[in-house]
Amino acid sequence: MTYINQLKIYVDQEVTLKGWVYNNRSSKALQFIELRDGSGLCQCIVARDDVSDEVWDAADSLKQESSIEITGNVVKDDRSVGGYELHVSGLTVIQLAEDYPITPKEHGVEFLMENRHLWLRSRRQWAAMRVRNAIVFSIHKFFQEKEFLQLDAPIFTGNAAEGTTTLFETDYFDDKAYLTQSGQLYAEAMAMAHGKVYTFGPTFRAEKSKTRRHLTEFWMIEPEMAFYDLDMNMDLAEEMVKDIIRYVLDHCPKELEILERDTTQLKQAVENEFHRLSYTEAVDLLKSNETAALLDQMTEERKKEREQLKAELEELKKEHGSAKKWRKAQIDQRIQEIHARQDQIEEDLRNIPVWKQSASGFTWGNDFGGSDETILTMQFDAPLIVHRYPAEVKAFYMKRDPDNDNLALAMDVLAPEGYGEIIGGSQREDSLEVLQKRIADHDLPEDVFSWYLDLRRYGSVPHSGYGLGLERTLSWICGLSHVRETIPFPRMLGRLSP
RNA sequence: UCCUCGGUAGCUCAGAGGCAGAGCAAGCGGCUGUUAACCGCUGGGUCGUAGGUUCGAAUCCUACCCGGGGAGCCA
Repeated sequence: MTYINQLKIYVDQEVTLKGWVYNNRSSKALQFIELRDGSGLCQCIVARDDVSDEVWDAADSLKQESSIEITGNVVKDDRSVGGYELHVSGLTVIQLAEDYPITPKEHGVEFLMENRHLWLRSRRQWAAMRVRNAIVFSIHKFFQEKEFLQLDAPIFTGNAAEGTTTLFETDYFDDKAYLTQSGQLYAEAMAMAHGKVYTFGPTFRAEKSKTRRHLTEFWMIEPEMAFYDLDMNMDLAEEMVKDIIRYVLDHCPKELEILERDTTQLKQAVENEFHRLSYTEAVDLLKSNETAALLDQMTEERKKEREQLKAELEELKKEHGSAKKWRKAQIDQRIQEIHARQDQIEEDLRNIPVWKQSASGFTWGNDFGGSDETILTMQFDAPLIVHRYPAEVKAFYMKRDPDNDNLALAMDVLAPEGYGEIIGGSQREDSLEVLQKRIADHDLPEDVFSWYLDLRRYGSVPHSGYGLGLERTLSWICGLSHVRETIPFPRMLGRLSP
């Protein structure tokens, strides 16, 4: 048995492939079967004159996604999908598929999500999952080569006390348990045992967020390092993100091509320094005239595009009446694209004034909204690191800036192109007394944190860490418009199956 | 929870008070080294649900259900 991505070493040899019919086209003397086997796509040609009646009839009976075993000669041919094709001599049907719901045409999101278990077989989804795998591997590689230990934090936790986020509650032998929202506190304990550790696991947030950036169940990577201060933390985060991107660019060029990802921004992210702004500098930038001008310019561009689309639409409608059938189909598709883009433009035009007001009227001390992050990152060609946030908006365990007690030694890494926050981290408070006071100030139950406070009682050291959102990172790297396409079976508001 | 857009054939959509439509998919036939192939024919409908306005409702009104996008919150 041979895999499609190995075909290049079998040119002019006979091989047997096992896989599924991705698409097929038939004619009187020739049949074209596009086969997928998980490793790639290969066009198989069945010629009437070359095969027995049994093989011809078997090929003729095939439907989309039928499983088959197929034998033939490997021929290099640039006309074919993967550059190689199979001239078939034998074919066995393993199972003849029923009518496959996902046709090679376009489908809506709802339908595709209902059929996620099948949608995963489609080319773009296949490519995205392969990039996911590459990212996961590159992260392990990065940390393992730096002698971090990968250790897991528990998924059940006994308290919902850490912060403001809503957690999933579950029954734990008549006790309440919550699904973890972060492994960080446990990672700190493990870092005190091993120096440098990282967790890699699922986290759960019961927030009722319905946006392209949110899942209720997502995967987070949380390194935690003893003796690291905030700057070392930011350096590590930048090095890691660059390493991930470099790995994907090196190992997944085909996948990125299938995803039609423009890699310019990714290459820039690897080559350039990540911009670092303090929160205060970021606020100044948000309120600046340059930002206001940028948004005005954006409004003008959208309006101009709206006019252009309107004109194009009228032209198309005129042409439609006398167009030939194939051209009509083309026009219909373009009209749908225009409608979708028009909706987006209208939404942007509604939003930009709100964004502008949010930016220009931003008050020091608030946390950034989604639009503020987008506006900030729009002005740079590499990821942006914002550090030293107002302590008020950040978690109790973050260390205060020794130079300004109102600031927390926190940092966020914001991806460009509107993909938002992919990393959030901080230097942790290492003083027992300060931490006890914070817990009291936040009205948190101290007994729940007694084990955590022990870490400050027995050899407390400066330490830092951060959390990387796997799906958001993947979403950015692949240029996907929604995180639901970055995980095999997304869990989000109103979506628990398949 | 709020704002906003939507729900019409298996799928993607058009129809916006007056006969329920197209493309794809499915079935049959033809044709071609085809690339989401193409051409012809055939079958396919509780217009999200309930109520209302009207001579007449997919179309207008009300409520509800479901979905998309966004706010808040966050990775």
